[in-house]
Formats: sequence, C-alpha cells, structure tokens
Amino acid sequence: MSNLKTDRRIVRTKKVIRDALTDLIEEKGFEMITVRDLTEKADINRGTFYLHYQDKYDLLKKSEDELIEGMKDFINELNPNIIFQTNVQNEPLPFLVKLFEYIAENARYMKLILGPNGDPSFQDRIKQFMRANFIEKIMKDLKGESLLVPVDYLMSYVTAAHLGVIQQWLEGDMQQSPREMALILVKISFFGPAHVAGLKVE
Amino acid sequence: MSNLKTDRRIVRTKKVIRDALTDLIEEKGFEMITVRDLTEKADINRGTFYLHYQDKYDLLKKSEDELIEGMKDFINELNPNIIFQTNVQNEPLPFLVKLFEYIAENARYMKLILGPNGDPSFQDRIKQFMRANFIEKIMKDLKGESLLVPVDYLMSYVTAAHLGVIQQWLEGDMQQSPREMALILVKISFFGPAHVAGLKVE
DNA sequence: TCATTAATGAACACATCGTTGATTTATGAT
DNA sequence: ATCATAAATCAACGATGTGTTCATTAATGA
Repeated sequence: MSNLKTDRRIVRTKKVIRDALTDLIEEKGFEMITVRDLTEKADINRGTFYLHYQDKYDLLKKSEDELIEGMKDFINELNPNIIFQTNVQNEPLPFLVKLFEYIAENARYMKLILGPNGDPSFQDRIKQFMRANFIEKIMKDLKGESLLVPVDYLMSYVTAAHLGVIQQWLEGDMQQSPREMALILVKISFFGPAHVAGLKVE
Repeated sequence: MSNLKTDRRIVRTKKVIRDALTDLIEEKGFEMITVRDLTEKADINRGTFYLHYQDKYDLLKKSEDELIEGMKDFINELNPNIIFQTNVQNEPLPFLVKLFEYIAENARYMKLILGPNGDPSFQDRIKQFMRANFIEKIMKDLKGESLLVPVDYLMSYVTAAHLGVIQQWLEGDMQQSPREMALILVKISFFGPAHVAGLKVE
C-alpha cells in the first residue's frame, strides 16, 4: 500500500458517508443530522467517520468543494474563443449550457443544497464562480464610463438572477433542457426583464 | 394581570433573548448556537427560554415572522395607485424605496440572516414577498402571448436579482440611499443588464 | 504470504437537551 | 398598600450526542 490514495476501503467508506449525507439532508435537513445518524445510515462504525472528517460541517464543506472543482474542470474543456460571445443572440452561450448540464448531473444533491434548506454559503460560491468565470469575462472590455449603475450592483444583479433561475429549474425538476435554459437566461439578460415581459414596447 | 399580552417580564425576557440571538449569530453563526449560549448571554435561566420557545429553531422562525409581518405592514401604508407604475423610468418605485428603508431599519439582523451564514428559507420568503406584492402586480395585465420566456423563470430571475442587489448593499454596509438603490434596480430591470453595461448599443 | 493500514467495538469524560417540581420574585388589579 | 396570579429561578433528572482512546479484527496491495 502506499503512494497516492487508492485503498478501496477508504473510497468505499467515503462513498457510503456521502450517500448517507444526501439521504439524510433529504429526510431531515442538514442541521438536524448527527454524526450518529450518518454512521448508522452508512452502516459503519462511528469512529470510522472521525478517521476521515472532523465533523459534519467538514463533511459538507468537502463535498461542496468537490462540486466546485468539477465546475472548474469543465471550464477548461471549453473552447476559450467561443465561450463568451455577446452577439449570439439566439444561441445560448456554451458556458451556460455546460453549467446546466453539470448541475443536471448532480441534480439530487444540487437541489437540496441550493434549496430552501440548503447552504447559503454554497450559493455564494456559485455566484462567485459565475462572476469570475463568466460575467467578468463578458464585461472585460468595459470601462466605468459606459455603465449606468455601479458595476458591483450590476454583477450582483446578474449572478443572483442566474442562480435564481437555476433554483427554479431544480425546484420544478428540470422540465427544460440545459440548452433551453441557457437560451432563457440569455434572452432576459440581453433584452431585459421589462422587454421580455412585454412591458416595454419602445 | 390578564387580557392580552402585556406583562413587562415577558416583553423583557423576549427582548433579551432576541438580542442575544443577534449577537451570537454574529459571533459564531446560528448553527453553532446552543440554548445554553442564548440564556447565558441573555442572563436568564435556561428553563425560562423554554417557557417562550420550543427550541432555537422556533426562536429563529418567530423572529423571521416578525420581519415579514413588518413588511406586510408598510405595504398597506403605501398609496396603491402610485406604487406600481412601469413608465416612471427615472423615478424609483415607492415600493422599492420603502423596502430598502425597512431593511435599513433592521440592517444588523438582515445582514446576518441574508448573508452567507444566514437562512436560505428566509431568502425564499423575501423572494415570495416581492413576487406576490410587487412583481406580480406590475405584470398583472400580461397575458402569456407577449412573453418571450416562461413566466416562472422571468419571475425567479427578477426576484432573485433584486434580492442579490439587496445582499450586496448590506454586504457593503449600505453606502447608497434607499432611493439610489431603488433607482439602480429600476434601471437594470427596465433597460436590461446588457444595455446598462453598455454591451448593447442598438 | 505478510507487513501495513483501515475499520471495528467498547468505553471514557464531557456537554447539551428538554423537562420536572418546589420556590422566589415581580406584576397588575383592586 | 394588599394580594392573588403568573413569570422567573434553582437544582436536579435521564437521555442523547460528542470527540477521543485503545486494543482487536479484517481487508488490502505489494
């Protein structure tokens, strides 16, 4: 045994703990979960849990870290030249399509953690991720002068709006395809909520 | 003693518990708070806590309920004829100004509960409130045909965006006035994020 | 096959919980 | 000012969860 983590027992133990975590969040919400609950559901010794995690918060943090890492990975797989094009009005941005696809792959956990009983700090991380890898790059050429509102508020507006739509999508159990969803977001952001609603005829 | 709650002791006890709650959320976050912490900080007997609340979650719920009630109250004080006008482009909507003012009045608690360590279910209630009392009334005349995207997603987009800007405002310790903030939101929602950013010249 | 390491089982001291019953204190009505 | 009532206190309870320990068993990979 030795170089680079590969003991099957460790992999298995971590997996059953993660699975138990998802089940239990669904059953009673993260706050009400005890380490006892986790190890009973996972059918492992309670001491074994502490071999891998400090406490339940450490477990949550690490599972969230993995989700964020997974998002960073798919960023690198995209062609950096065509990801951020603002003039493709009727074509959803590849970044957004990939984001929805990734969320769909982890739908059960994402729905819980981004839902009303989820973790607001994770929502924050998602917004930061969109800001750093998406919004800021689209607006990279912008100087302050052309902005009608402070840039921080514009960024907060757009990132929160995107997350809100993602949450709504998960809440409704993903009736639309990732592609459709990306298109919806592009439409609203490009034309504006009022215009999309038919309130602004100009 | 008798009809309708007025015993000074009860009022005082509830107040010191609420104050202790705010302090402790700031210190260690809601999850790490114990009933012991609360009663020690409030300098009351632990049994007294259970005379008024079932547990710490009941306490949180009830303090959130009061904030929501306060929001419903200010709705009724507004002139229903001038609250929702979509053609007042450079004039912030009275509803939004009042909302920012109300949040400012409860800034310390709001910042905590709407922040990264806050309560996502309360964020949900705020969004529902905006949706029921603001967004839906503005869009009341709309029929499905003029919409470019599903109405649920448009609503989620706008309410989440508004909340996101509120969070950003609290995070930065409210440098702008309620009036300025309302104007920022109206501008982005009316002209659209892309136009406000200077990306769409048309 | 076998040294290594993960997982188990049992026990520990400690903390918090929610409740109880007896007692003291503050309150509002008369 | 008096006094019945209700709120708050105090001390104790059994129960449950925590995080850690140590000796033992079982699985793993070389």
